[in-house]
Amino acid sequence: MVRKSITMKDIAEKLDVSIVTVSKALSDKDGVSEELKEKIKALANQMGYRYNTMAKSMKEGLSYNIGIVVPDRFIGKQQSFYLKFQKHITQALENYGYYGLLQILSPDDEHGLVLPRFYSEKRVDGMIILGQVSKSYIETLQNTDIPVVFLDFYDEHSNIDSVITDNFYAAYELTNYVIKCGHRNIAFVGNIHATSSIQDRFLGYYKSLIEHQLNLKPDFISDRDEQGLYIDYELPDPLPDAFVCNCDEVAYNLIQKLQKLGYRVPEDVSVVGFDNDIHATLSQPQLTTVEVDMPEMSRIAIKILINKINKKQKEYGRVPVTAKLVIRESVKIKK
Amino acid sequence: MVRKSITMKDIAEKLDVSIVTVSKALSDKDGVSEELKEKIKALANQMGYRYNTMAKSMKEGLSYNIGIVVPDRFIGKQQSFYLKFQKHITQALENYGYYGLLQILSPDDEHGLVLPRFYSEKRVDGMIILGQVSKSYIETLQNTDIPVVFLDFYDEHSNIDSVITDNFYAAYELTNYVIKCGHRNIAFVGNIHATSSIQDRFLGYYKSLIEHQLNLKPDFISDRDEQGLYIDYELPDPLPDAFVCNCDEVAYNLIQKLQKLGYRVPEDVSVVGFDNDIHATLSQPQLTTVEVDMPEMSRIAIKILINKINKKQKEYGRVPVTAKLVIRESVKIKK
DNA sequence: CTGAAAGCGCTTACAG
DNA sequence: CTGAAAGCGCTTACAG
Repeated sequence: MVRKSITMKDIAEKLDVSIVTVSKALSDKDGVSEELKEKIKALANQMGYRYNTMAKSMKEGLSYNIGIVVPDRFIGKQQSFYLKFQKHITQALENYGYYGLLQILSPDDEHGLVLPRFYSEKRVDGMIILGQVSKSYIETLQNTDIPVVFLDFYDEHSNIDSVITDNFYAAYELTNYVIKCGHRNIAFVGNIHATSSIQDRFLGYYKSLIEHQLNLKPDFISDRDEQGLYIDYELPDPLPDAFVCNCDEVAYNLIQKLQKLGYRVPEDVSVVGFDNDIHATLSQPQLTTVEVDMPEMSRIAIKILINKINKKQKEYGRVPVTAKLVIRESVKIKK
Repeated sequence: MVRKSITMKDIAEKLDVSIVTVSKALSDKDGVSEELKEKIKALANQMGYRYNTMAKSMKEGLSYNIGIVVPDRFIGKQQSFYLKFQKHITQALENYGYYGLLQILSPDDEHGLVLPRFYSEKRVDGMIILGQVSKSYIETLQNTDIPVVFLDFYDEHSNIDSVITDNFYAAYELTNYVIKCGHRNIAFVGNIHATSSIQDRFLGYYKSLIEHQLNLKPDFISDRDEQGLYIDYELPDPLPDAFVCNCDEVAYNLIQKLQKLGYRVPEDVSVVGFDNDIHATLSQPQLTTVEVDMPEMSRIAIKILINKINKKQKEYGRVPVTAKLVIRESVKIKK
């Protein structure tokens, strides 16, 4: 029993018309009478005909696939921020009749500048790169003959198209909210030399302070070393009214630390996070935080990529997307 | 500037040989002299030739893609067990030169028995279904003309090939461990009428009790209603030595509850979970639990699917995979 | 409105 | 060892 699926040819023979006519009818093109068109469609349906996309692809030289590259190191044991992104990318792709192929980029391949297999096999029309990759890998990607869009990552020194969260503005809004609640003495937790996201978040926080004429020294509490490894830190004395943390995990840990010392959150001190990940809801109280707009970022990245594939436009540069403030219970509302 | 990529024809012309010869050389087939073969390969490399998989696919009638179907409802806001599974599936696929296409199955499509788009477009040679789908959707899938393997889901009443975690045996081993630590009075937390996983876990726990002649009544503490929604429950009085929970989240919540009542875990009472998800490491103390062996399950499921695609064997039935005991600090070691 | 011809990039027999 | 011919399932001009 060979799996011989039915083709346009089978339909054509049964109806004694040409394959061309069947093709036209099935793809709703002009040049077939309404009557015949209906008859062909009905028969196709009845025979369980399935369109063979590969034939079309070969004709057009388009695979109708895009590649999604995510470095292995970003897929943690527990959290999987980027896998969730991939879900939204997949859904954004639906509207274009495209599919996404996932490739987990190993450290070896990244270091050895090995391009994804789906590229070498001509399986994709373009690529989305999720998260930070090395400078030389960026270059290797840019030198391929298909379009590339970077998602959630931006490199100042490369001329790449990328869709990123507007960390600066989000931290600004978040801090504005904290100030609106009546807090004045507000600290930032995060090492601004670790990543450019943290840096931008710090600057957004600082902008808010400046605008409200809270002339604090623009200082930060370092929660990790420059490799990103968490380190222990001392709480400022006296304690500020509120802490703006660079991510929810740090906020979660800070709250535990504060509670062990006998402080109540938010009654004695307020804390906000960033990301709206699982730590935000597991924490008690639950965190006021900021959420990356994955669906929107995915939609924009895909739109840009498809446009590039279709030669609509060549350069897009850095596209920031606004994140959403999520208000919960970790900030005390004074007065 | 048209994206005109180079083909075997280009190579053939440059070297003044036939396309057939180039094809043979590039795929390391017999019938070309070593010398010519090397020359062709070198030129292909130099010209940046990329093999066009679509042409091969069309010839063979195989897409070298498989479809991964995961119901939308299983992709939670925070946890994404099945997305992580998909990562391992993708990696297992590497060895076969295959790719995975992800389709999030909407409730509407499941209810309306709409098959995934990649099936209608003949883009996949087989499908992996992740997690439970409705009885009638199973049937619809089984009636397609491509092989299907179910992963992490089994239906007693359908004749399906599926790869599942051996919940029964895992819970048995976990309970054995608790008993080995010196505990005698052990309770089970979980509604055995909610899912068949919970039921199997309960039975594994019960088998361990029986074998150790701990003639407790085989009772359970119901943590959720039969729709799976968590409900509040009363702790048994007197408190048992240990609780075997049906999942880490329930264990996490139980520990918080116990600690609020002034009990210390594990000094006063021991608690074990199941899944080794984020709750296991966030909990204090961290949970002794059981971890689903995703890489192994993925490898087996893919192997079965590829075999079915290649007509090696038709039926595999229910394939249980052993889970791994993860020992941490939530069980007190008596004596 | 209908269809014969050519082609997308390869591979598989088969012949020399 | 080398290659001409046919075919995978479709679509795109083009001709009638």
